[in-house]
Amino acid sequence: MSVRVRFAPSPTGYLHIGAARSALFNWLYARKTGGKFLLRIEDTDLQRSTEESTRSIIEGLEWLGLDYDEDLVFQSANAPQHRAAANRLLEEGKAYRDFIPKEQRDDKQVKQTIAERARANTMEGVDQRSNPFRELSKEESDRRAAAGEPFAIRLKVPTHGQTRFDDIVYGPQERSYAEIEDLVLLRSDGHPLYNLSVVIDDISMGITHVIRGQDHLTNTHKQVLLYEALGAKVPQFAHLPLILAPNKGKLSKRKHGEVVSLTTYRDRGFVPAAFRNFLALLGWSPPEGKEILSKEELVQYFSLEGIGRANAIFNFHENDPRRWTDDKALWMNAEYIRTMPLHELLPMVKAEFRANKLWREEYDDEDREWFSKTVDLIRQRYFTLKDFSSQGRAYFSDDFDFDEAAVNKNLRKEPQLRELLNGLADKLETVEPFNAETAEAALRGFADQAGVKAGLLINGSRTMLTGQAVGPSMFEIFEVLGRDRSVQRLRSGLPW
RNA sequence: GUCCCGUUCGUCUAGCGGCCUAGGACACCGCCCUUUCACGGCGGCGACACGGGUUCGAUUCCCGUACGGGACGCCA
Repeated sequence: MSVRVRFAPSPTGYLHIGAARSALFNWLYARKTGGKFLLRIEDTDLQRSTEESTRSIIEGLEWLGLDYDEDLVFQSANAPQHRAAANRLLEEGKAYRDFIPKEQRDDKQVKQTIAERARANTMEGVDQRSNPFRELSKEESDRRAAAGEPFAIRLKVPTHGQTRFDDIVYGPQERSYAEIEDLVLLRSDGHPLYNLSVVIDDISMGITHVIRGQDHLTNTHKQVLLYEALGAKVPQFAHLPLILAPNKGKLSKRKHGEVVSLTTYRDRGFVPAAFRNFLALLGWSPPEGKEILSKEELVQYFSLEGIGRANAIFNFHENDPRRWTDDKALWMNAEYIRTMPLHELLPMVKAEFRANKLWREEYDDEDREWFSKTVDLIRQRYFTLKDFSSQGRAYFSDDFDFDEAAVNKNLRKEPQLRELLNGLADKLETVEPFNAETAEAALRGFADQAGVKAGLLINGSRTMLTGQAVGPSMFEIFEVLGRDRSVQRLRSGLPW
């Protein structure tokens, strides 16, 4: 049977990097096995689901290069089938009506309240099978329902036995029924609940492998119970280790902000292939130990067996703009920027320039070669695409800032530099042709004549022409900026 | 509280009983290259949580302890 996997996010916010990694692993597995990668939006929580989230999830997947097969499925559209399944289980006596009125919960601290109640229950030794309606006669149950009394439908979990499944990552898993509550399938307002919906949809979509976060490990037992009650084939499961914050806690929007959102990486200048590569290495490692892997190589080497079991810490430094996200992610992005085929990088730089009003149509036309050469020259030391429009600004616009420290270091400390640079400008005007070699010869010759070290002029020029103390070879800069701009900037005398 | 999962350099990880004086990558430090900063090259720092077994031999297998994580809803 051919592999069918799915990514099933709930559209209640941006695409979390943990979810993005789940999507990636599912996608890789599908592509590796020649199976199908399906996308299902779990929008059954009408209160929290938004169209905007759905859109951002789809955009995020697209950005990562994860294309899905077949039609997008909206879980909410399947509610009738979910209800029908619950009713069928009710008919078959595998589920029962629970007439206990719905508890009102304060949304604020649900998690804590629930954990506390669970603790109290175990301490008092409350039996999971103690629901008084569990053994209510069919006649009585039907009568009360017919009378209009509200009820939820719960799965009647057997008293004795255990669920078991073999997790591809974590191995054999077993859980006693005694530890599983009679989970609610249908709310008293007729709304189907998560575990039911997931199982019904996975069955109807023909899912063969469920690859998802380890936080679902306990849900899986409940779902196995449902597959069995429904008489359906249980799929294979592969649970993924979690991605944790630097403090080893769960990565969350509330606590960690935008650094956990996939869109942040797009918006802050990540190359999709780099981020995808980084994400793939979080919890999985390729057999050969090679770390820079193209999409094709990832597909080629990927295997569920290569997934580790320990949670990974995603390191970021909240208050450090230079290292705002994981060091390795940043390094990988820089690696991609400086080594990827130039023709693939150029459109990304173009988009970045467009967004910053630095783009000129000539770059696509008569200045195409110049643009390409310049990007190639400066990309060597950039970490993100943002650097092209910030640090790289002076290469494309006359309106750029001078770095104060650079001015102090390379210009201010030598009083006669202003005169020297003017002299250098004069000299450069006579150079023919004007390129890196001739500019170098001219500068060195001029330094000799003036009896100063070439380095003085090189560093001074760099700061005059780019506003910075660091950058590519000065002679390359002369060539790329051209004679006119070089000369003009050398003479533009800022106040030092 | 109960159940489940995990624990190799600061971080991501390799390791599936002897190849391990534990390998790689990022970060950090040094040297070389370079009159800038990077890149690159070379080198350095740096880990098997702890205690018991099993074995001729444990990072690898078993048990326990500690620590960390996850789950426990008429949320998903």
